[in-house]
Amino acid sequence: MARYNAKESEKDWQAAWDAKNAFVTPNDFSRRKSYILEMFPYPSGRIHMGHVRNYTMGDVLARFRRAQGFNVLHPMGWDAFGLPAENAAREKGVNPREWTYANIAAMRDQLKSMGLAIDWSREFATCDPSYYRHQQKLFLDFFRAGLVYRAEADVNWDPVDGTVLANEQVIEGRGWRSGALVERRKLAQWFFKITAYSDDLLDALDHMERWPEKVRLMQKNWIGRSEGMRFSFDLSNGKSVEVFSTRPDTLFGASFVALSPDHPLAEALAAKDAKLIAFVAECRRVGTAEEAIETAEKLGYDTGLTATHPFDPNWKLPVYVANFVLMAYGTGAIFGCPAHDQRDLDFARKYGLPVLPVVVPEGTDAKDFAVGDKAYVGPGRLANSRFLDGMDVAQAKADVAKRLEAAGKGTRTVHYRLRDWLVSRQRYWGCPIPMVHCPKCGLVPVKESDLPIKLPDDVRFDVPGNPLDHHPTWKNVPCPACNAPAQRDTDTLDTFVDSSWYFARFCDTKAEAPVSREAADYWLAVDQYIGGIEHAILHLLYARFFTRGLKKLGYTNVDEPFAGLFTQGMLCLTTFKDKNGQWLEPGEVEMRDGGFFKKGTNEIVTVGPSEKMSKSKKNVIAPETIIDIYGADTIRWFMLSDTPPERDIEWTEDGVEGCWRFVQRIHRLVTEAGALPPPGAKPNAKSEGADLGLRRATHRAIAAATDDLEALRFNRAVARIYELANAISGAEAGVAGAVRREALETLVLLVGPMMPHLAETCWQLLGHKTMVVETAWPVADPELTAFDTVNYAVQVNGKLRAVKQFPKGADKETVESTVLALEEVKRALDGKPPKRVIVVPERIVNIVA
RNA sequence: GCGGGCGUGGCGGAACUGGUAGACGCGCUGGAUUUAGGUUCCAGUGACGCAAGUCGUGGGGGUUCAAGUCCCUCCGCCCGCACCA
Repeated sequence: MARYNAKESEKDWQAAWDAKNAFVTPNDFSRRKSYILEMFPYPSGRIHMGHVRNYTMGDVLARFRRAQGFNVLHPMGWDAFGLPAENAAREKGVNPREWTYANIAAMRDQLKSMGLAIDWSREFATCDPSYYRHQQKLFLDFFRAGLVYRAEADVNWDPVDGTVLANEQVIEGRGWRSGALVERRKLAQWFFKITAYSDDLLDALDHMERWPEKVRLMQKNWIGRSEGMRFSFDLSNGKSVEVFSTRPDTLFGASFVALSPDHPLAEALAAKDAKLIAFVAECRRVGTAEEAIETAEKLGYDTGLTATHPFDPNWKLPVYVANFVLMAYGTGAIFGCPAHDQRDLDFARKYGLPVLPVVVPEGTDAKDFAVGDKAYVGPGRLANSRFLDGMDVAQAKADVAKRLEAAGKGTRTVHYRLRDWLVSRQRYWGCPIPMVHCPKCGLVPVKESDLPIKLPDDVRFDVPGNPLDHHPTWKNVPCPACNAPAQRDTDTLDTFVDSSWYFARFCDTKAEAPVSREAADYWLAVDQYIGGIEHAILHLLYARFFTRGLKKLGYTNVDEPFAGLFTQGMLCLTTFKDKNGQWLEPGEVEMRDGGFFKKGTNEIVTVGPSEKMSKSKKNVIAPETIIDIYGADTIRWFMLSDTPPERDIEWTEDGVEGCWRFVQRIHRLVTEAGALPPPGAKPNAKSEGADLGLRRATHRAIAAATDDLEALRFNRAVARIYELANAISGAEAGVAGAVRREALETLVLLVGPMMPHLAETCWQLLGHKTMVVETAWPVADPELTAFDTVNYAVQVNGKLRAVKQFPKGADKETVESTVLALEEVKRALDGKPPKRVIVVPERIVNIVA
């Protein structure tokens, strides 16, 4: 029999599915639904292995749910705005639009070659005016609802990408894309009011059981809620300064007040103090070299001012400007309590300030408690604190709060680390912001009837800066309110806005409104979302915010966009370097005589560690070359096998070969099955012997593989399928044809979501006229998955001595006496009587000697 | 520094609420088929030992009839955040 020709077969089945519109999802709102979504790709031009892994996992789930009878939504689109298109325009002179759509066309073909069960009729790109038109409408809706505002603020400026960035997009002080050190600038920009939902975004995390704990924690830390107090110190110059503290209980341990170098008061003082100007400049210089922060010494400048203790008019504290106080957090000013805060302690030791413990551990006398070079941050009782003495930390906090509030000096507040989402980008290839700046009327929203505000085509990239701003005419428009000459906002929206609601648009891509309420009510939330961990905060937090905004505006009825989230691991591959330390592609390296050489030469190659596939390290394998050689099913199977889906997976040639052999093996099992009864033949309900054995193996495989797929344990489902294949090849020749047919059909159907083309071919070879994609998922017969005999492990003193089979439900006495009579047990007991015999039903017997 | 995760054969990894450690795959060894290579098939494959058996889930200690799994402690690796008051 001929081998399975994956290449031909796969193309044929893809055409056959298309011809039947097999994956076009009807908006039939009466059926039970399942919305499976993978993070949509940026159209860079080629798919990479990460895409293959991501989309394979989603596809398996989509096909599995479909077979189970769900109405499945499994769409695909393109996150198509962004800088690479603009950079390509600058570098190669191409038009960003043409470049993007050409990339989309190429990638669509590549995705289709994977045989994905996607409803392509719902495809869209975020750069389609028919998409961003709705986004502009939503922007205006959000604006009217108070969720969008414009403000001047210190912003993160990426000098390489030439635009501002949101806080989430600054990683270790550098732009997330460019890697350039971010500068601070004061600019008027647009913000989404994500902080309006700080508490809600935080609290909901506790109920999102189907999200990875890790992602929830990262978001929790990012939102960074802390409860404390704001209160004021009166200063010797007649002014006052407000501080924020989570530890007002330690107020009697205070030994200084410190201001951020960026604090307005510090700036005011600096105006009259040359040394302070120099100090502030020094702080800012260190501040930009982010690596230095970790080791940065605590530095302070004594302003000469004093602050009066809120509870003692005679107690004066020195006021410093200190480099470790951040303007961006709290009020930009603190009181320092060295005994109970490490930073304050470091600072106090350096400048010789008092260190007075005011919280001592339970059971310790305050006289015996001293703080060395480690601040005490644990629980305890208040001491050296006048009216607070003897209270625990919580009581003291409450008491201080009550007194400060009563005195009108402070208030309890909750502070968040999360700040509003800055969405203005000084770039061309993004969604234009539908706002007009009128000299008379100020900020005026564009009329909805004028949407979409389209990007102009005739833009120049040969001059630096924002092409929309440079455009000779585009920005000049009459004011929508007064008709006087005015100017459009020339910024575009952060591309993360585009991806913050695309899942809602997929519910009905033809809807006149941005989101069809009826379709959204049916399809949302996404049942299973799959993508990379790199979006743990950025995209996933923005989408959660946006969904709340959509709900507020009445577009949807859900708070959370993604009921289940799965973050897949990355792909890794060995790295190679030549003698000059330059990275080499795997194709440039050959192995011979047990060593690695540059192909065709005797130059020895250095083998590096396996690392995440990346272009810069040249350790990438192009999916299309693998699909070309082995077919899509092989690469799909590889992505699912062995490694749990959340972990990083090592790409190996041997692994792929093994998968390819299994493809052939399944095909062979079917073609060489011999004479089988026709489709529909049922095995004898009272099978026994070898027939029963194979039937049990079949039904156990169904039960186990189904459970594993439900839990996204693809690697285990794969193992179950191998076991079934082994059981089929190992079955005796005499096994009844109907039993063999049942086993083979089951194998094909279980394989179906994972290797869909192979499954269709085999299904046809088994005599079916229908397709696997229209066949229901097999159901395990509980009678056949249960065991009628049980193997007891027999231990003596916890050591395995024998395994003995008993009928299911054998009574303890029988088990015990039979086991004690076993030769192995007698030998191990060596004539001594057992002290105790533990029988765990259906599992184990342990004899204690 | 803080928070989280992980540590099991040569490798990727199984092991449900403590109950036969190593399923399944890769690799490797031997044999059969083949002109040969590949494919395919059969057998084997944690370590030591001829065997009986002993030892084995990062190290040490503990709980238990029984520990990869629970507790304490130490070590190592990975990820996230990072002067957050």
